[in-house]
Amino acid sequence: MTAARATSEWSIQEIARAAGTTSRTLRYYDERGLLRPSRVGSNGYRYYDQESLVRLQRILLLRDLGLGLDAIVEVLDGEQDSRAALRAHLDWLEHERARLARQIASVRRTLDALEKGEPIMADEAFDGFDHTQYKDEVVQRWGKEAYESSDRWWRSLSKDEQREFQRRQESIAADYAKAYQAGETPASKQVQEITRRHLEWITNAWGGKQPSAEQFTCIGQMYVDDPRFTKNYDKHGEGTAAFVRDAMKAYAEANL
Amino acid sequence: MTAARATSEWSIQEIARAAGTTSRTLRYYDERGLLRPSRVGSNGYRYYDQESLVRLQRILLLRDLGLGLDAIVEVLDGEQDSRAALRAHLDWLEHERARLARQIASVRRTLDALEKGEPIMADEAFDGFDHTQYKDEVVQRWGKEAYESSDRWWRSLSKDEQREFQRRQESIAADYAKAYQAGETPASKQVQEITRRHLEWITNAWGGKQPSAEQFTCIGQMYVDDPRFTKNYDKHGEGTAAFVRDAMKAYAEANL
DNA sequence: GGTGGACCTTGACGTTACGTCAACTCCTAC
DNA sequence: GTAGGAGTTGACGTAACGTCAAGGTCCACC
Repeated sequence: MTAARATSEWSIQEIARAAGTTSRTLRYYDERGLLRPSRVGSNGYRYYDQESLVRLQRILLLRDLGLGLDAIVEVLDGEQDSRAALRAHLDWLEHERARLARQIASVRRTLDALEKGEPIMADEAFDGFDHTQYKDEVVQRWGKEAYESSDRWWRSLSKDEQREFQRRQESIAADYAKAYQAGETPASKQVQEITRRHLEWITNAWGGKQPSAEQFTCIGQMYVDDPRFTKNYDKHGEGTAAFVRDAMKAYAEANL
Repeated sequence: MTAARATSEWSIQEIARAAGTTSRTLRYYDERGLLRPSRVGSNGYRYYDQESLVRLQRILLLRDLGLGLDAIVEVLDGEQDSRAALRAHLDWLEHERARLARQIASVRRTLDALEKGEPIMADEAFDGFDHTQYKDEVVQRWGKEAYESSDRWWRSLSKDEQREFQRRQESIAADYAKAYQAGETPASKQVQEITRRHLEWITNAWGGKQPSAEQFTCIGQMYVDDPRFTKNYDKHGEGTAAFVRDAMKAYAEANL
């Protein structure tokens, strides 16, 4: 009978094992002020009690939920607002899940392409006008001759011209983003002017044939639906792709 | 006319913008040997050409797929095995997705508990015998009196006894894991001996009442179905929970 | 031909949440 | 007394860059 330990306290290893973590982690939490030992012996040994264990388990729970240590401190210490913190975290988790789903789809596509013997091409290459990558979709959506005409036209360009073309696209995307962030509406005059340039650019890319209203709208929708295009616009700020889609729809209804 | 730049090359900033990344990243890739500039001026400036751009875009694609830089090198340089690498990566992604889904469910439960005014408790507290956390499920699955009897029994223990009880569970779980990793089958004599101890332990936890064959099997299934329990076993190695379930099923069929 | 500003270089430190030594002390058992 | 199993602090390493800092280069304009 070790009566001296009647108040039930544990060494660092014991509590670590009990909670399923390591002693190093506990020392780190001590250093960060997340979890202090309930008692420190004259020899420097750390001892933990029941209350420590509970706090530790709550810490590990929150950590497993993906929170950073700073966030855990906030939740545990300012517990009145833990619901808000958790809700924010839930949002983040769902964003992550959506991102993962896109990644999985993308890896699958890449694998399919590889098994068909096609080379790996970057998603953002030439804003989706890399025809080896998008051939299937383009053919399916707009027909074989649309693809081939666009392809012939593209190949006819010099590298410099291709680059110039790409730069124009970049410039248009950046202008859309700027307008979006300035709070303009998709149907505003300034934005519709950008969209006019955009249409001009697509018409060029189609070898001079202007898309119909329906086709133009459809391309806009694709910017939102297809993550490879979405990324191209949303890299300037989330929501840009949707903004572009709306602008294109408005333009098509008014002018095409 | 600057004829010297007819072969179309870009400065570090230009190519960074074109590919949607930063110059720091390009310097880092150079340092890591991932992407060397096509030319380095006498002043030390890095210049990149079309080929660089393509390689960079493939790098960024793979990076967005979540691969580490070392893995990217492997894929790009030993391209014959890229399919295997991607398939392995796909597996990992789907594991991640499953983990995320569990996290989301867990955060939702935590939020629900908070809104009902219950405290946050760690999932792994006492291997699921924390009754404030598991009350709902226990009551629903085995009835109110089973819960209350177990609860009374648990509260009657001293802290030391509770701790001892928890340690026994840890020991059983560790033994299962060891047997599993040694390649033993769930129905083997050694494993069934562990299961006998496990049953003894559960019987204790139930205040002395031995579970029926059906209840015992059901508990085993729960270890797999409920992530809070799964984690408790799988922290010793993935698949341990399923192994335990099989062992319990075998034991129930043979002895209960 | 000077000047200002944008762009380039290398170098070094910061980031997260610990893992992994290294060197040393402490406790317990035989 | 000694072996070995804990405990301690301290320091460095991790992945993939971001972010200064200090200094050289380029280009357009006056």
